[in-house]
Amino acid sequence: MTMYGSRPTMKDVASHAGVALKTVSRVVNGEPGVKPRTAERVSRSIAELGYRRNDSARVLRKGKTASIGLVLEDIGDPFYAMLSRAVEAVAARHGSLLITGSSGEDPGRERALALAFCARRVDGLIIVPASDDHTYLLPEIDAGIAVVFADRPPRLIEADTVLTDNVRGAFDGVTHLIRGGHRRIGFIGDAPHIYTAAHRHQGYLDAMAAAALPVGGSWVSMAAPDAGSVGSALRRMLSGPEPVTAVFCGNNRTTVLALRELRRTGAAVALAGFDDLELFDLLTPAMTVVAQSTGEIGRTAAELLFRRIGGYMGPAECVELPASLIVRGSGEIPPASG
Amino acid sequence: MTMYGSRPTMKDVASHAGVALKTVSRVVNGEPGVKPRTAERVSRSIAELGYRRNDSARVLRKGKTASIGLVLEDIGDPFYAMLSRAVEAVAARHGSLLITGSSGEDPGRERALALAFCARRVDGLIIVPASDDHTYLLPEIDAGIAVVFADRPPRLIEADTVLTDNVRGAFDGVTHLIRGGHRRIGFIGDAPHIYTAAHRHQGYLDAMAAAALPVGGSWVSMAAPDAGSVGSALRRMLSGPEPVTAVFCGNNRTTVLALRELRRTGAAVALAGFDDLELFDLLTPAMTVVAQSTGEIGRTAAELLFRRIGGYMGPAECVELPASLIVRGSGEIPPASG
DNA sequence: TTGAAAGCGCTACCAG
DNA sequence: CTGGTAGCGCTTTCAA
Repeated sequence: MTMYGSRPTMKDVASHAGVALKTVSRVVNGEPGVKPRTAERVSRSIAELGYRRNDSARVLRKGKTASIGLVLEDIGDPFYAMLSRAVEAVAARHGSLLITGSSGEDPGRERALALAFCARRVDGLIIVPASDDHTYLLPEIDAGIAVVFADRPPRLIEADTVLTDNVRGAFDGVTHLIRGGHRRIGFIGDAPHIYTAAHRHQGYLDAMAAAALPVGGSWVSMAAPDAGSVGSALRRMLSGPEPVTAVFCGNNRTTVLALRELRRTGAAVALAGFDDLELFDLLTPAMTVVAQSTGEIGRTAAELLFRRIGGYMGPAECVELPASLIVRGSGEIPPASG
Repeated sequence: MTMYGSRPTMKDVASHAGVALKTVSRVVNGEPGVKPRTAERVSRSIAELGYRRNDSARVLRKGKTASIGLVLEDIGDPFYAMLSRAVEAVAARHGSLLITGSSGEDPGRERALALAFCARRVDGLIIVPASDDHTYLLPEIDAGIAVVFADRPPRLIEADTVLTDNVRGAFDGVTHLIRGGHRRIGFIGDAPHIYTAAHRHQGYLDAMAAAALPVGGSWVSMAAPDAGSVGSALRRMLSGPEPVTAVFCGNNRTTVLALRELRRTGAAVALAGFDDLELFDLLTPAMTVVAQSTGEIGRTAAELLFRRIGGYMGPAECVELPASLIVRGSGEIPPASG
């Protein structure tokens, strides 16, 4: 065993095997033009010294890292975990490693992560934006780093983007509630500056307008979700002279929080939400949701990215994937008489 | 804007600003000893050229990458997503990036990922083992790469390890079912070569033995879980002359699969399982589980890792975290008369 | 089939 | 306070 902290280099292997450094390089990289006997001898030295190629040096020389970066909001959220899984699968197929970072919805952190990845010279970047200005990426894109946006579009720059049709999804969900006989329907969204939150809110408004239904003053909540904000929003829309009989939630977090609040109070309200979660189908009643193709978003984004990395130079493309209503019961509770 | 694919280097910045390369280096790295006026001029050149330090070169020179690798089973699994989140938080605090790879329970892929990370010269590695031989890591450890194991211990080598007390956890869960009056209790585990599966199985056997209860021939299933295997195992243990009245599941996946099967058949069986999931508390009945401190496992592993990276040379340490029984209802269904 | 030399972009070390 | 030089470990290029 070598001394602690040491690391054999190609040079070490070369002198151990009695060949030139370049010959070792050829063997390590499986390049042709090495006599089998020589290759054999080199391989033995490699094994004996425990040599492992230093990819840092390789990267420096070649300019390609065979790695991509993924900036998302929170790797602990099931939605993003699924997205990561899909991205990782595609990356693995391309022989690429995946570096992940969570922005926590903080624009500064998104930027710091993206630039840190660029400093490592990742071949490409998939970003779920938290920032409202992506011009900071222009020098990077100009220098040849491929960038694809997922879940939300870029701001102030153009790039390949993969989105869910959020307006249409929310429209379908809310329309479903309306068809169930509801006329007073609440919407619990997220911070209004978040693209998906804004679009789903729009889908809600469109559906209400299409059915010629008014929207009461206390029926909409657009705030970063936590137990407190969702709870009080729900209490507000369920009380007063015009209580809602159904609620549509803007994402998996608000849905779960609303669910907990409704369980606590025992209110019999129809509930549907954007995003599906693993156990939603086992609840009583099971959750009616508008489901995104989470894996498909990640897969598509990764494939667009590798197309760019592969040299594709076409104009920026935006892929919009459909969301689909899954009827399970919670959204089919009829409106209370009145 | 520079030509496509170009990238200004320190040398470019230096000549642009009319200073020596080393001065640029000082400014970029915030080193002292540069006159404010000079620094200002350099900063302007940096901004103007869109310069960004090439960390590949930096890494090559310094030997430290400020990045760690995490090899786990599947980033899409909520358990590992939570673990990642905790690891990433600690890494961020140490200014380190996180490279993640999913082994899919394949020893070859675990090894390939770990070695790929080492080739990138990550400063350290957190591994959730799929392999039963980690001697391949010896040259890496010898060369100074810190390695910590999480969720499952290393095989044939020694290293810091963070585990849950799986035997005790399963023992407590099964004992709880026994206290509820059950005498015939089934166990649905995972592939027996998986450490956690084996230990939880042991905890089950211990609990049965401690209560002097026999274990029927068809009461235990140790197989990689899918709807088919769990379904048939469950049908087997619920039929025949000695049907179980309660089932303990070995992890979140088997629990969910069993839950679905029981819903499908409508069998009234007490059910408890290892691992908690987000919506388990909202089911009817809510799931009684033995919960691990998932975030704590990740946090502890990451902290042990950075202690090693920081130069700590003490003997390998094994931290065992407790699992705690959460009583919610599904495990308190009394045994059917008979 | 093999080898020698140049240099990727940066930091460490020593001069001025 | 500033600059030059060496060299991290590898690949590229060209020569033998």
